[in-house]
Amino acid sequence: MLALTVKANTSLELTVTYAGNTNATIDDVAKRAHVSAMTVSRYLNDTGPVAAKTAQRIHAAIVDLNYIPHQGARALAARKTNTIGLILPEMNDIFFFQLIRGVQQAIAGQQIDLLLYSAATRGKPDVLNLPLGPHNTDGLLVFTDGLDETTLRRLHAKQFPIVMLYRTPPADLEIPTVLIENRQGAYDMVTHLVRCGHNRIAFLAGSADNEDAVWREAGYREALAAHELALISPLCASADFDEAAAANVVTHWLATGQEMDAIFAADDVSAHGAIRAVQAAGLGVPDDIAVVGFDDALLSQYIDPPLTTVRAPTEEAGRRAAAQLLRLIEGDSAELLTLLPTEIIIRQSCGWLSSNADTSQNHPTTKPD
Amino acid sequence: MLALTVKANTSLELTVTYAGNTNATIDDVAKRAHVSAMTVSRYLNDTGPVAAKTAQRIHAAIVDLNYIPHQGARALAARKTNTIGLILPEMNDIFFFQLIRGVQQAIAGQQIDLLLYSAATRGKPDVLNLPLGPHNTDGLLVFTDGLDETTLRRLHAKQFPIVMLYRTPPADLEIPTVLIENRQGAYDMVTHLVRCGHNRIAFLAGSADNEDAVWREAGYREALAAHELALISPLCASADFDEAAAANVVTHWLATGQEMDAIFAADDVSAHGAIRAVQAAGLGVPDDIAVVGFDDALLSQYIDPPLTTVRAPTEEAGRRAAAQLLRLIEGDSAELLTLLPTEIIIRQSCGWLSSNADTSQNHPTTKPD
DNA sequence: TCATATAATGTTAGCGCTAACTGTTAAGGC
DNA sequence: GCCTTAACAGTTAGCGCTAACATTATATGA
Repeated sequence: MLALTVKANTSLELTVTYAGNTNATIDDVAKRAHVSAMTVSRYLNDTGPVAAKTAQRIHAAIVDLNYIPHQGARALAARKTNTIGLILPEMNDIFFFQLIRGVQQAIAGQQIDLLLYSAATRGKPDVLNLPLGPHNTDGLLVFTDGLDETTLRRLHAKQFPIVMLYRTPPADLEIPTVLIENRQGAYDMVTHLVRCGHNRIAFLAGSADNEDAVWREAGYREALAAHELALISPLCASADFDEAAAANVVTHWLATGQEMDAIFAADDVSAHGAIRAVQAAGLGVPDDIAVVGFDDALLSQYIDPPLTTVRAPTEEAGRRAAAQLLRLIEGDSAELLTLLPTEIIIRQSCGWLSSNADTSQNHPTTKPD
Repeated sequence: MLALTVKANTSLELTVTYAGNTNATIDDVAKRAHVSAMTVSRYLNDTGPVAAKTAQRIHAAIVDLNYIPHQGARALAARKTNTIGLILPEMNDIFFFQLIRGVQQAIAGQQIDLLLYSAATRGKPDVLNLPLGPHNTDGLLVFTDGLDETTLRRLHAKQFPIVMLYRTPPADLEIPTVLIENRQGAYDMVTHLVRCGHNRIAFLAGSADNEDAVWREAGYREALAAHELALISPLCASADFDEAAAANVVTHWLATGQEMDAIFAADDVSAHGAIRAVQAAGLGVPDDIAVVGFDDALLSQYIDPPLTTVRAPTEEAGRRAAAQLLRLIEGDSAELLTLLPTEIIIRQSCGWLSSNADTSQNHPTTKPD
């Protein structure tokens, strides 16, 4: 079991090797407890009555033998893996932790494992390269575009339990989905900017193929209309959720003499770019131009000035999605759509305090309307 | 498959329910390709010769049937799960992503799944409540204190492959371990502070029961000795890796007239607290007192002033640990100790630029020494 | 041409567990 | 006492796959 290897050209190196290992089976436990394997199974899964005395003997045998049921065998016999899968397109932000933590909360104490797959490091899954599916999970949580539509359709056709997160499923597929209020959040943010006294509000949109981006722009447009503000076409440009692109757009606006008193960026990253561009032009945020974002990224409270933004309940999204999936797996009904509210986080980049503190009006601090 | 439910007291709600699903088995594939199941198995696992024509037919059958091998059955028959487990004590920092990403890189393209368990949300695992182990994985990556010593010993006694991360195993257990150069990193940082011109260097230690903390303090003490600086006892206090505690200690130092020109915090969080305390006392960082940390946390480059700190190669740690584990699983030998070098990240809080830029000396920018 | 190697496939058994069924025993009602 | 009912335990079969061995086709060399 322990092998010492001396390499001639280096100093002494310690290495280990293991031989194959063996584990106690349910039959071992059964023999030691003087019952049949089936009774042990009943004891373990609570699928039938077991006399107190028998249960004690079984328990003792399990402890003595360090017995842990083999999941593969269980999955095979019971046709259930007790595992759910989470497919993420990537993993590079605190955001995903909140999501994962939510999922773990939902499965806590239920003897369910979480298999994690992130497309970023292993390539996009497709029909014949499916890392997670009916073969190793009871159901799947699919975040945004972690899974292509073909695979999604195929799994759905097999009636495999799936819950989607932050992505609307194809219109003809009845897949339960958890979404956040992108449209309403954007609408609320514009309303807040208006209340701050801004009325020439520019918009840095995200990529057109991004679902979040589309809804956020829709909310922006609706809010402008609702507040009877004209949409100034040149002031609504795409920044692709990119910091440099956002900075470029804003710099161009300023150079061409576009007038604006606020910039609403469709995400915090482009808001960051916008702030830098405004400051680089010698203007102040929020005094000359207010800048707000969307997402409440980890860094947004630390940048200068601290960013006013829209926050989504990520952890709860994970929790709710997992809960729906568990219902689906149990054969219960799940809600087709769970829409979670967003919340405006007011910091300093919107100019709320500087322009309104002196009016002494009684405004809520975090969620005005 | 789709059930519409109308709840009397609310509006129309859409819900879905799924019935059980069925999947193609290896026998279905075998029949369709007019071969035996064994040949399909050979084709899939490359465990024996299969004629080109036969392979084609099998491939076609697999595609036609959307066949994916059942992992449970595989695990049962082959006595191998093709899954590794990662046990984390918690998941609340970008740090863990780097780790996970490293692990995923190591298993990429090898048909190995990653089972994730975080103790924080599901309670510490113990002997009879083992979420990950021989029953569902081929081996385990244990980060710091994700697993208690008893369980560790039990698994090790079964010769179950384990690799530990950031934690030294009990002295009598030959468990391969991946550690970072805490001691050397701290030593290097003190050396850097000395080069910056500081010689009264305070230390904010971590908790005594934390392995990282112990080594970092050891490195600090060694470096002081090496540079013939006296250890000023009152200036070496525990801040427990806590921001508020660190701020308190520093405030107390300043209030009691302790003289120092630099503070070395054993992690970035307490460094942050130290900076705030120094600034709150009306002093400047680094001009009056330099402050440096350890870890290179995500936020450290954004705080004011940007923090000089020690960075560990987290992603590589994950990669190396997983690689060692795979070797162990294959029955190959694994290195008992992998020690990864740390790197000093010089930003502004150490006073390097302000005190040395004018000397025009040719210093490396990130890694002195 | 036939032995002999090797490529290609098939057969059998069993991995460890649980579903579905079949007993067996004890308790309670009349 | 007998029958019913439930509590409790055992038996049988098979989940889907692969290890180990057995067998057959094909190629190679003397």
